[in-house]
Amino acid sequence: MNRLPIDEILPEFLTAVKTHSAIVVQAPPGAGKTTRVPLALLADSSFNNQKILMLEPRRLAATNAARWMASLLGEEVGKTVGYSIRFERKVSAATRIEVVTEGILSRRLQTDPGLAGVGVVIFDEFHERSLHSDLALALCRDAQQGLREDLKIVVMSATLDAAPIAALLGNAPLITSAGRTFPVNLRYLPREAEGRLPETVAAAVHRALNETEGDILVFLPGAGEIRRCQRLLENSGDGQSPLICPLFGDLPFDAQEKAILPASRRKVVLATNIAETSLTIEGVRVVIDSGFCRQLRFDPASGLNRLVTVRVSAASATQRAGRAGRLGPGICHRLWTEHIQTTLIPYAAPEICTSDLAGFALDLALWGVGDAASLAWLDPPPVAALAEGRALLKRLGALDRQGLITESGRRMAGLPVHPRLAHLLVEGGRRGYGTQACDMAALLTERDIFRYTFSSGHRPVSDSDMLDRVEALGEWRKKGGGGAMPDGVDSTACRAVDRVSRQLRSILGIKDSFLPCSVETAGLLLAWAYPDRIARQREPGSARYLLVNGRGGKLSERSALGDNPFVVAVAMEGGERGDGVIHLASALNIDMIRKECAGDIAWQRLVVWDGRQGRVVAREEERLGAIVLDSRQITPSADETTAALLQGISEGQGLASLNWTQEAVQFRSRVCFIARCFPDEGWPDLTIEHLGRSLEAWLGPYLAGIKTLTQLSNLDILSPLKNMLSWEQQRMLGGEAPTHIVVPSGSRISLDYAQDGPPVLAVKLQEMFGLADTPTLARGTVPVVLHLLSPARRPIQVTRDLRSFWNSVYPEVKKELKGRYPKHPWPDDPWNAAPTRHTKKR
DNA sequence: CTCTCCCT
Repeated sequence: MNRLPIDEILPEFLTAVKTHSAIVVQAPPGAGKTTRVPLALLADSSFNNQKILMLEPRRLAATNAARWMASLLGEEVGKTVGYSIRFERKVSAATRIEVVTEGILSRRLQTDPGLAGVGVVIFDEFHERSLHSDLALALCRDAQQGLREDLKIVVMSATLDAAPIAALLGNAPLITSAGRTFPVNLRYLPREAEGRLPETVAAAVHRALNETEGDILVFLPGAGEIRRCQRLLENSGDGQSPLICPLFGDLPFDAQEKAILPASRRKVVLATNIAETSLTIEGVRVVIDSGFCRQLRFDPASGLNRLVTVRVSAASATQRAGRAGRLGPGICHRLWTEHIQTTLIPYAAPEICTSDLAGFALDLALWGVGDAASLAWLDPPPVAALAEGRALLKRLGALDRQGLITESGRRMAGLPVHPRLAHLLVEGGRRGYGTQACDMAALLTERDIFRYTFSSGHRPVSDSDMLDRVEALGEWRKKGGGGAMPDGVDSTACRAVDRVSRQLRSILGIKDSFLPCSVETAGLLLAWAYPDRIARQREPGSARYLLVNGRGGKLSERSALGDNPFVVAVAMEGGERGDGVIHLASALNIDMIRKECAGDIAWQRLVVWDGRQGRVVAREEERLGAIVLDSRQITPSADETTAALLQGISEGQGLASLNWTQEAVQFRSRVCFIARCFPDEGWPDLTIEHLGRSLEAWLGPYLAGIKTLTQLSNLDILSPLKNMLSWEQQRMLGGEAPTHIVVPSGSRISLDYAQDGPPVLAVKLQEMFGLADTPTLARGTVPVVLHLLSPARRPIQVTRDLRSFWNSVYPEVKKELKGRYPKHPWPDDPWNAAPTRHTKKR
């Protein structure tokens, strides 16, 4: 065997395995860890007759690793070295190394927590941090500490963040190996690119084609950008244009192969993240990295996933650049500046932090763990997502009220699908729709069998109806799984769906032949899986729906499903706010909803204020969650009406919607004034804030018979306000905070009780002749503020000391105004002049 | 410009 960098550290590794229960191996790509580490353990005598399990994140990686190790031993796969992946198992009694994928390991741990006969479990590529590998490591560690102290755990990681893993595993020894790749020359943009991504990328491709040799691999976030970029590159083609190959997961197999295999012409591969780790493309010397990728984020608040386009992590950018250095020295053009590079997050958030945790929660419940905190996590599962997952499991009957797994939950956990689909399968089997349930679950698990055919512009009849897919799958079977399918149906995807459906049938023990699925059956099955996404059309003919869970969803405009008043939204992407996008749905009928959801449907009496109509409305609604199935008018009781009215007032314009006459306004101010003067004398609180809060208490009794805004605006609120005072208080108010004051001229003048501060008496100067003392209120404690006015009611002086006004200010005032108002009296001696509101002539 | 990528 040729020497690999990993060979340097194998002796140290073997020593560590003997003295520690967990070891972390850190080795970059090209070190050879995937084949050498298991073989070294096999050759060591300490694990005689015990099995070595190695976890790989992908099926292809698992089979390749097993084949390569077997060939190094000069054997066939399935002898000493074997593998188990979904649908395929190559092991024998002689097998000592078994390479498995993630789901297999979780399942094996769940059925045999002691991992009988296994000496070592190796987690390869652990830095990818898939939800499954995090869970499997936590369960393994739990098993090791509780049941199997002799079990060894080896975690292998390619990146430099292995130290926290070592700490998690009880300060496990961390052994680092060198790697073997060629240097890659990194080139950044001088300044941040403007304009849209595909344009920027296309320009970079043109530059690279002129300046460098070799095939070019371009990383873009998604299929949309790839298509646009492809169009730009093809349209600008000169005679020598290179081969442009799109590459993304939903592409049919032959198109993917065309992108991967060497070509006779120079090649430009436009790829998503698929080329970052899973697929290796031959002949690449140049990488162009747009710096963005798409991620699915689970939003616990809506219970929906959302696709977001985000900047890649620094680790991901390194991995992408490394793709140019597999043959020899390479070049990587990063379409961002060196400054942006310093702002990239070091590693992408692990799946456990961003995913739907329903299936994860079911696995924990099956393991018998109620509190996730009792297991060891590098990043603990987020509380909100876990709670959302558990709530869904309860709704699906997988957990009981205490959160313990039910019998049905155990059956669901044994099915290799999301808990929603597991429920569909269990319920479907029980009710005699087993084969249709398997097809439906398989269609939803695997890649969509409908393909968008961009070149021909042809589309399937409806792009969002689940039933169309069920029927297309039936057609495909009728043709014996081959033959020409209608444009837009992907035969490869049909085969994958059929395979999963058959596996599910075998697990469930279903032997019936495949049966067609009616629209009713399809709706029924999907309502079991998505009870919270049953939806009602908002208006006839509208593409907008309201879901049982209160969210809004919008079907694509051309979807033929838009004729249905009820649908179940299957694949749905939550919007930031407002309506989400319903990608897949199925029609439902109201009778089926009434029957299947009977337990969740209730008639609800509703007496509420309708702000738009400005009146109390009363009806009874048949509700399923947020959606209304039926409703009818009712006659509300007096109490209900009052309560609705009060709610309408406080939710609407508040006190402003009441009839505030001048008298009522003044009354309220007077009481507030006197309450401020005598805070300890038990005056009621008539501030706006308090009145708003205590509507029911003071206004409630006066609302009998009032149902509309018009009636409300005719209600005199002076009486309710007055009745908040005792008779004694009302009498005292009249004396100490009167509405008016009689001035020397004999006029009764209204007092202005301001919000804070003393009340104001605005009066013509001539009406006050002879008065020395400023009038007072509140048992003589508060002099009013006099606004002395000219005959034309212009303010002349503000004072609270009338005596000194007559003595010192009046002579000046007189001089100034006498000429302007000659018809009015301006006596030299105001003390002895007759007060008057009239001119001199009288 | 619909929808990144894996796995039981």
